[in-house]
Amino acid sequence: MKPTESELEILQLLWEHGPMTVRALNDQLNKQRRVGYTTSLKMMQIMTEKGLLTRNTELRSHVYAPAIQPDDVQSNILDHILKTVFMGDRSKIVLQALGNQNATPDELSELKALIQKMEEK
Amino acid sequence: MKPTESELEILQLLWEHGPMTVRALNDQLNKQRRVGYTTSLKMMQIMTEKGLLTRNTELRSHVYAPAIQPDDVQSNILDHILKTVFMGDRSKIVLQALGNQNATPDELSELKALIQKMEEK
DNA sequence: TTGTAATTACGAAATTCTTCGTATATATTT
DNA sequence: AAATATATACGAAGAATTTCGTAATTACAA
Repeated sequence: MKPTESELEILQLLWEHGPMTVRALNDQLNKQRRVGYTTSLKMMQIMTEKGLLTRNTELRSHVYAPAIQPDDVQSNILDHILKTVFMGDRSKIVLQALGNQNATPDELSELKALIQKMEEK
Repeated sequence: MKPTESELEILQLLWEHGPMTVRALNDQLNKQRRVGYTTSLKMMQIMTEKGLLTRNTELRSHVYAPAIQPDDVQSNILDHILKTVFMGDRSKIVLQALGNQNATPDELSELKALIQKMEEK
């Protein structure tokens, strides 16, 4: 279950805006870059075959919805990046993600709480 | 400057073991999966053209070295998945990275140190 | 009802990435 | 010196991904 780059674009739009027709999704996509209608259609058909999307075919314009949740994809991809880019150094990811400056006090206490919970195990 | 999956494999080995000949790198690579010698050679030549590697051609067996640092690639890739997978939610990455699997005690103390440093600002 | 617009299905071209075979050159061994 | 081993260069096949054109179908409008 490893979405390609383009598949991620589509998943993200569906996660953000909810289930959509090909037409609606293609319109959204074209706010970012130029994509032909049948291109979007084909992608979504392939993704449905792969089990990344489901579709409702009751109406003439099929309505597509994500078949997987953001959390699952996020978790898988982060695991993969951890191995292939960060050499397994988990805290390096955290450091990079926070980037030293733009963490709010709230985020920091949230983090401390999380760490404490993990230490208890 | 966006290394492909295979290019990352090679970069990682060079980061970990330092500059190497094609032969040496191919040996390392084959500890992970079966790859032909000329495949590794071609990859490294392409990567050199792209500016991902440099090579010393003084000896008959050219010695290849990474032309980019782990931090740069890590930063770029994390930025990219921040946008494409995490919808710009930086703290979500942190939570995923930590909450996912069990961090080691060492990682936890490293993190606590990091948080403390950030609180001081 | 006839024509126009919108939709799906499908094949295949185009692109990018990966893998390898073969030719050629250079070293090493016998 | 001849045979053998090892290296690079290079083209191109193979695979995966992305893009789109065309045909067939269904709705909608004149």
